[in-house]
Amino acid sequence: MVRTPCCRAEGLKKGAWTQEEDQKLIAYVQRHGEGGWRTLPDKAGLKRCGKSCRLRWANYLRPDIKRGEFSQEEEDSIINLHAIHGNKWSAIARKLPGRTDNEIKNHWNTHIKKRLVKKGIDPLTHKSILDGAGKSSDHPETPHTEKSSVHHEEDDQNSNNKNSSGSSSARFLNRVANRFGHRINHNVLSDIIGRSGLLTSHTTPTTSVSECERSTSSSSTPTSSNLPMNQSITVDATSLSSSTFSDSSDPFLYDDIFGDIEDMTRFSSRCLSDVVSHDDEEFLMSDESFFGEYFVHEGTCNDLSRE
DNA sequence: AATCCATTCAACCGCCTGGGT
DNA sequence: GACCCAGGCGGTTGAATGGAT
Repeated sequence: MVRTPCCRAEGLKKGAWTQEEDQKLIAYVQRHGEGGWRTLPDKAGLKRCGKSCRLRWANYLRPDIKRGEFSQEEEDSIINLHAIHGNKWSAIARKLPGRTDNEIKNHWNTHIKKRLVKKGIDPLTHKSILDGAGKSSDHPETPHTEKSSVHHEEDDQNSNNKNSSGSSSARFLNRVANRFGHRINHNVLSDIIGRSGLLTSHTTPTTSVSECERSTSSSSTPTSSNLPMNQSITVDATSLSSSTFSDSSDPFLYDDIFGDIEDMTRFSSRCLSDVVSHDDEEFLMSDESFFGEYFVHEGTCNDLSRE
């Protein structure tokens, strides 16, 4: 297929936007709303590519954009979210109101990444660089492992980001449990979390899969018989202070998480890569239903574990 | 003051995806 | 299913800026 150019190349201005151009764009969008970017430049009297207009609006002119320094909380969130999403800047941006994907991406590349490296954490894997060489072979092509950096950082005087990636990973896995717990073969989930380094010895409050089921599921009403308390998965819950399972105010809660099949795919390939065959992964990627089915069948765990 | 170098970030580019036909 | 289009996305670029020499 021949790709049509996004805009006519001739006569279009490039480079920095002038105030006048900004005014025109703002005025137009305020009057007509967002959208129709391809025709917008002509209508708004701008000699710019529609794409350029959209970007200018989305990254700079939108009224809800928060400018200025990133707060510590925002940085922590970015690190956490990066551990989950990887370089999916738009996904990360959706969780940070007022921040654009471009801004977050730039901030990551110019600040956070360097800071992590300084701390001895691989910004790609969120693992300690020191022992990363040996362990990274576990998942060579899965950069965003669930392995927490927490444990490697504990002696770090700069432990501001303690729990960051690990906690988000825990949160993420807890969400899995939350959503699928009643269908999940518990042993498999325990195994995954264990492998991911998320089983912790923290004495901080912990939350179990069965707990989460009790607290969040209303319609499916799984019972503790599905996941006996004595088998409950202990997940680092220090990160869950603001978002326990029952906390429906958690902006990260599963409404969006598992609306995003991509996350599931990433999750499956990352966490299950060592217990799931390639075919299984393909299977996992096709849709949500299989995901449950994959776990549900009792005894599946033994079949899948190839160790 | 002049030059060099590193850093930052707005903007661009090319590709991908989803929806409509 | 094939095609087309609009919008979205992530990676990259390059101008602007600031610090070091």
